[in-house]
Amino acid sequence: MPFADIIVDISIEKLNRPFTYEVPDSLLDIVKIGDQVMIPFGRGNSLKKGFVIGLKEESGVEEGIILKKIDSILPDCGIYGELIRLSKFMAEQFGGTLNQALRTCLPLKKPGKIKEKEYIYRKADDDTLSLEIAEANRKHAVARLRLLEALKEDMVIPRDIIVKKLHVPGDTIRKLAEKDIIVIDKKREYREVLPNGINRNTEIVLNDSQKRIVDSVIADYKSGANNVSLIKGVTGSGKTEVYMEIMDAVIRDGKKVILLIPEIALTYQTLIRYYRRFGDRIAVLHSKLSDGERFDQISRVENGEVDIMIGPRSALFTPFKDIGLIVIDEEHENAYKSEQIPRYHAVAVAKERIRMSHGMLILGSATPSMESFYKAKKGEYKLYELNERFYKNPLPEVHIADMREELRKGNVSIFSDKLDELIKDRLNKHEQIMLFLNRRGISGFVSCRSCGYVVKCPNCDVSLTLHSNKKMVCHYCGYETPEIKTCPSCGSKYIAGFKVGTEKIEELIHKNYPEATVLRMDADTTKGKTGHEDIVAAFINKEADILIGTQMIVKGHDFPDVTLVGILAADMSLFASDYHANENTFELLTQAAGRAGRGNIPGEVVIQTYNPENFAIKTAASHDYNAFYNEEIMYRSLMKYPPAGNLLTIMITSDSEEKIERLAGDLASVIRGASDRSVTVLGPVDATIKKINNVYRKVIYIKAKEYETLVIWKNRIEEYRRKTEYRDGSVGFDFNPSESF
DNA sequence: AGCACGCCGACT
DNA sequence: GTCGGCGTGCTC
Repeated sequence: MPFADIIVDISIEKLNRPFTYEVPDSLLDIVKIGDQVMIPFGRGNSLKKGFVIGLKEESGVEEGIILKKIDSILPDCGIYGELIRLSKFMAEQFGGTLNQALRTCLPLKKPGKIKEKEYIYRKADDDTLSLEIAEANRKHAVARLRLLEALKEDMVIPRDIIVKKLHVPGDTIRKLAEKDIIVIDKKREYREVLPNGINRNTEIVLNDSQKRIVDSVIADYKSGANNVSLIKGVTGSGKTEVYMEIMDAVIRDGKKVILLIPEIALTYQTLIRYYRRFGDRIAVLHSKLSDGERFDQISRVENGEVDIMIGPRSALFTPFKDIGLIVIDEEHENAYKSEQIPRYHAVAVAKERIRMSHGMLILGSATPSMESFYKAKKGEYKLYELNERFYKNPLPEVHIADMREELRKGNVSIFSDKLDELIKDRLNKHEQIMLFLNRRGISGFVSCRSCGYVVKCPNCDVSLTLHSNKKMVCHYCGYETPEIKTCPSCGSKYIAGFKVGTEKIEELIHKNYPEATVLRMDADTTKGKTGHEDIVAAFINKEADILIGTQMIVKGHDFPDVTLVGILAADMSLFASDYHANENTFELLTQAAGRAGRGNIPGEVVIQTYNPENFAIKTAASHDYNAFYNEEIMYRSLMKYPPAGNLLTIMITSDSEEKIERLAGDLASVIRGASDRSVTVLGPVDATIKKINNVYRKVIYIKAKEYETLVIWKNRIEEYRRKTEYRDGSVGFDFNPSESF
């Protein structure tokens, strides 16, 4: 391969494209993709660092451009080479350009300011110091005396302590340095983002089922298995302790660990647990870090000061050289799917990273995703279960409140009689209450308040979405029908889009239970760096009786004194118009229910629904994951939805309505014309949001049994686009989307 | 980001 | 005339 594509200094936006270089004879068959090389660059031909991102037989550049030669290969660029290979994998598997993938994997490290702190080191020996002290005494040099006395105690003192606390002028410090009594030295200081002053506690006692998992996974690790394990453990069963024990073994083997946690659960509480066990050998990434803090966390990794990186999905790209283990906690969370190009799923990327570094992957969840459980059942993953809560406290008792019945009884409020009764009871007993408003999928599905009927697409078995043009549309197949005014099932006129906000609920609580104190957690009240944590802390401190909130209150927080959880609109997520609706609902209800009664007092849960017979709701109420899975997998298999099949969404965007009709229509017929029986092509149809910022959006779906078939199709479409007028039409891909478009 | 080219003002 | 200001644009 005599030619190489090389990317120069990635952090510069305009240079974020490959340049072709000639490989000199001396380096032929030596340069590899991912190698770091020196190349002559620019008019001055100054030597610059670059990364080889591809090798090719033909140069492929236009006539007249004279190619330069690679100067040399830099030794062991190790980790960044690995991340470049990972970028290639991501662009290939999830769509988008290599540059977009590189930008994801090698987050442009803005050369952040290196923060330094000055320290005063004592240089003189004890005798000299005593002489100096005596002299300072004689001269009544009080500031100098304070400093010297302090140095008798400590060999090293930070300069700011000396200046601020001991009130020693800079002058005095300088003079002592000149006399060789002290040395002033600068030391790199990392911005503090981890808990501080936490007691270390490495003693963990595992129960038998935990021990069994730990032993088995460690045995796999020792045998170099390079496999995936799925730990299905009910809330409170002690998955974290299992992770920690395995992580510890991997670290003691000299390897590194990445722990992924959904951003929303990445709280101080969580970090403290890991800090107790592993001390400052951990680093953290999350979206609320400043650029400087982020820079320091990555620097610590590069300097080998870290064994464990904890963070959201982007922590997958931590520049560790020798990853032994990746743990993905709450593996079912949608947050693990990126909504930006490349639209990667963390689990797929983690698998590739452990394949490259011969590590292993652990997925953990109380409610595993259909995808993971399916693979575990097929034997692709090793399955472990923790079915008992660690402290053997019972699962909460769940009541289903049929809101159709409430309406019939004349209760038009949003609280069922059962919930009302239990709220009063808990307020009397001074126990805490959480009210969870399920707002997921609030895209205007149409439901009947009288009988619970929901308008669905006759072809696709997803609910129709009410568009502003008064039509109900299926955006899987494009079926549409005028908005209805009466329920086709029971004739009631109480049929409409369902909408309630958290503020509204807070208002109703104040009205119905004037004595109750309320905290509300939603996008409005959690603005700012600590907004979220502040509310959590306040509720834990029992500053309020009731916490109202959306998704964020049921994910990853322990509120030990909550004995009642009310789920106000369990149906909301049920009719989001995509095939994950049941899965998301089951998972949310199970999570929410798991918040009740984790302390010594058993909890109760009220699920309010218009669809009490829905299996996702029923199985969540009976804590029966397997029953849910068995029913849901039948539906997925029937409809060839993931995990039984794979789905590729092709999104076409254009600024002209006339043009998008033509582009999308043509593309769909080209795909249909070239397709065979291995794929099903649906569409084109308008996206859920037909127009964003005056850009029109249409989607085409391709279903296939194998993921790789869809990758081939993605490449074909890319190819077609390059060769034709589609160059100016914009086409994007999403594999097994977590949301509908 | 560098570095060169380029097209205007004040200087030996 | 030309030295140098930094505005613009390109880098295989």
